[in-house]
Amino acid sequence: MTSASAKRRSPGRPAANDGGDSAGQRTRLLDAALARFVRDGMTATTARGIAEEAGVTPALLNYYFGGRDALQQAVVEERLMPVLRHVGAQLALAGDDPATLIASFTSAIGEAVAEYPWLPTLWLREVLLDGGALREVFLRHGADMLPRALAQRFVAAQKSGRLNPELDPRLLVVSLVGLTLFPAAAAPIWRQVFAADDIDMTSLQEHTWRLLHDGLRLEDAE
Amino acid sequence: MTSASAKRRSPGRPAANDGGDSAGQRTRLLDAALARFVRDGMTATTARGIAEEAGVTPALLNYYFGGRDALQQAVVEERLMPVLRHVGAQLALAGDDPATLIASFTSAIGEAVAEYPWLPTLWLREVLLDGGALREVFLRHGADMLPRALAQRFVAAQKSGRLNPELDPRLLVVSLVGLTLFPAAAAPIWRQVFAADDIDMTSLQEHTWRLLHDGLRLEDAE
DNA sequence: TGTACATCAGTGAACGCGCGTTCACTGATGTAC
DNA sequence: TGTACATCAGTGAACGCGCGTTCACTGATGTAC
Repeated sequence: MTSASAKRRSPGRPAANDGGDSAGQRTRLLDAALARFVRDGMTATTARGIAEEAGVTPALLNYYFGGRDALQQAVVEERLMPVLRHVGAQLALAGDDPATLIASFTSAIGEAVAEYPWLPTLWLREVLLDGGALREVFLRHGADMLPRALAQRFVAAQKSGRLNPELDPRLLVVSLVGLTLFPAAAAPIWRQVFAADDIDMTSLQEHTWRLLHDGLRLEDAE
Repeated sequence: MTSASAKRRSPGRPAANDGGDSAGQRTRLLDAALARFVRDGMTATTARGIAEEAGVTPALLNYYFGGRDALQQAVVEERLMPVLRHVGAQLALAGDDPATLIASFTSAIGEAVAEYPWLPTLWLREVLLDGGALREVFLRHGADMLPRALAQRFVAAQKSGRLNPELDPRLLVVSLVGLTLFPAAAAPIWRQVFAADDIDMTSLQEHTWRLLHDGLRLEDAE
């Protein structure tokens, strides 16, 4: 009976002093939904599962949000979008120098992942992968702020000779995402495959920076 | 009535000359399941949806495979694993030279993706992402053949001075996947974001090779 | 070459189950007098 | 300071629906004589 989820609520309106969950059931439901979305994918997550995760009746989900779809929308608006806007704002602050810009991007992603560990998985599954539930949302409210803004500044950097002109600036954005968000999302499996408990996110960032900066340094470079 | 899926089968055993689908309903079900798995994810795909995709009664799925789970297993065994084994074999054939090895890897992935466009999406969603349905299968039957084999040869290449010794060989495998499979899986969205119909998979491969080989070539390189 | 029959390749209707949602209700809380 | 009552924060049982699976069946095919 010590567990918070094990206590069965008595019928009727709960007493005001109900164990300090004054943060509200709405917040609890949002967090529970996010957790399940990350674990099982948005399409595969059931309303009853979210309610169970939150330790709450499925009816409460409809009481606060009106339905499963509306809850999903609220998670996007109140959990995902703020993080995107924050990363976009950090990027906008970075200078025009490509070295600073790329460092800003990787560290902004790194900080976001450290604070919101659910970000890379949700991002890959629901935005980037075919059939993702958030693709439309991103195309409307994130594409200008992040990938297109980055690519444009790479173009400028190439014009002023500060960035390898042989690289496609658009594909460079894709490469950067593949070297930052993707490894973060896949961390559990590569840690397991390589028994790599010694590698933390900082050494991952350093590795990535060295690879980007120096390349592979193959012996027989032409 | 020209569409193959629109014709309604008459009851009883079908005539032998039934429109050239002698390839068999089993194969048709495997293909339909794979298509839905890629589109919606394995967990979110219903048996009835697979049957609909195949233009067949849901009961047939149980007739041939015994159940939805067994069909899923058959898709993995008869569709996914052969591709993995093929890529693994190509990699085993490549020499020890890291330039050749990495070129073999990227071209093996490129060819596999060209022949089996469903590969990157299925791979990312079901193997690499947290909660993927195929993670266990891969850890048992693919991890030695592919990522661990690659990492070991990078270690050897670094010992003989043919590869940048500052790169973590295990993370280099992760980086390579992030630069090949990930961009392939995300192709639909970055094509749309950048209106990049001009970029085909060949130019993607060239971009990636240049990035790996030369790095970013920033002006203020130390 | 006929014919009887076992087998084979499915179908269609029905099953129990978990899903998302609704609705009448409960009992604590806030407010008016 | 009491008291009556509206409101608020939920609950529990029930709804129709789509799910995966089962099972009796159908009619073409293959085989034995």
